[in-house]
Amino acid sequence: MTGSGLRSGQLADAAGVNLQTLRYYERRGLLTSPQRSPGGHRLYPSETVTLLRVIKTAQRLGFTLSEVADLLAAGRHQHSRPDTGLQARAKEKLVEVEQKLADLTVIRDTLRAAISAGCDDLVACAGSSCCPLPFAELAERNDSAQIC
Amino acid sequence: MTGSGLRSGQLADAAGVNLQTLRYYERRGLLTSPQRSPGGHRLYPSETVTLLRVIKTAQRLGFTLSEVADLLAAGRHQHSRPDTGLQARAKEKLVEVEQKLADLTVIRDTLRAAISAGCDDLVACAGSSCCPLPFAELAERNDSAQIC
DNA sequence: GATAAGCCTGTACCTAGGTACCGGATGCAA
DNA sequence: TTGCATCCGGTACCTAGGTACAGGCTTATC
Repeated sequence: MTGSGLRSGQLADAAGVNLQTLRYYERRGLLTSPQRSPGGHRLYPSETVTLLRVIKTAQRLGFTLSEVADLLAAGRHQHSRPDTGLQARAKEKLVEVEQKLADLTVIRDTLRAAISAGCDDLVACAGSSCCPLPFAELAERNDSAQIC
Repeated sequence: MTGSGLRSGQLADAAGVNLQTLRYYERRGLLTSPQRSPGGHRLYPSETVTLLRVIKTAQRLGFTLSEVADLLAAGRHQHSRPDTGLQARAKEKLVEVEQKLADLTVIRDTLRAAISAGCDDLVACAGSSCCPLPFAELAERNDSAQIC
């Protein structure tokens, strides 16, 4: 009988993740500890494949693993305080993403300006006053100016 | 006379960076080893303040420290093969930034769709077929789908 | 029952860009 | 010359998200 669950290697293959990643997610609280065989090997229910796809999707949407863990926990025990659900988190994340888009747009425009101005040496540019590169400041909001 | 150069703490203050960061940049090849006092303390020329501002600017434009180091090196010994100058690098970086903008735009639109569809539980959404979240795939170009 | 494949835990390592701490040496002013 | 601020090198630590390896056990197949 092979109906008793997926072994970790099978799950990893099915979900397209590394075997070590499964144990890492378990440590991080994204996967609950699964049943074990008499000898101690993990046996996952087959829904775990879906769960892993959910995790990867949320990651691609910009959620960190901690945030994904929270979202999954919020879904599991349906306290569902309205400020912890997916709706609220997605709205917050949308604001972050829009901010990053704005930052990157400034960066894109600056790069374009440097290219059309013909800048070819950073140090020389910093010395001349006709260079479009913003050596003084560039979008120093709060301190979240990292591009990535 | 205080005209003999900046001590590391003075430079760090003037440029707004951590003292440790200076030594880190030296290790990374962004700053050349400065002169030393008889006792071994670093003495920086005052242009180094400008250089640090150049580095920070390039970073904000999305260049990694390795790339900044290359750009500075390319500027220093003017081999200036046309494929290593700022022009060429800026064009490459522009392509990267534009790609990131495209990715983030897809992500933003997906988040908006999830919000207006009223999604409130990731696992439930993955089960229903009417959810706009892309559990199957999302912009899996090459593998550069990380948001950040 | 032997043997290979798979899985176990624990720990170390990776990238990127720093930051922090330690014990000891220097620099500078009173 | 004493005393304190500063700086030195070396090493460890941090976030984020994993990946790799070692040494030993389990499971499955012949």
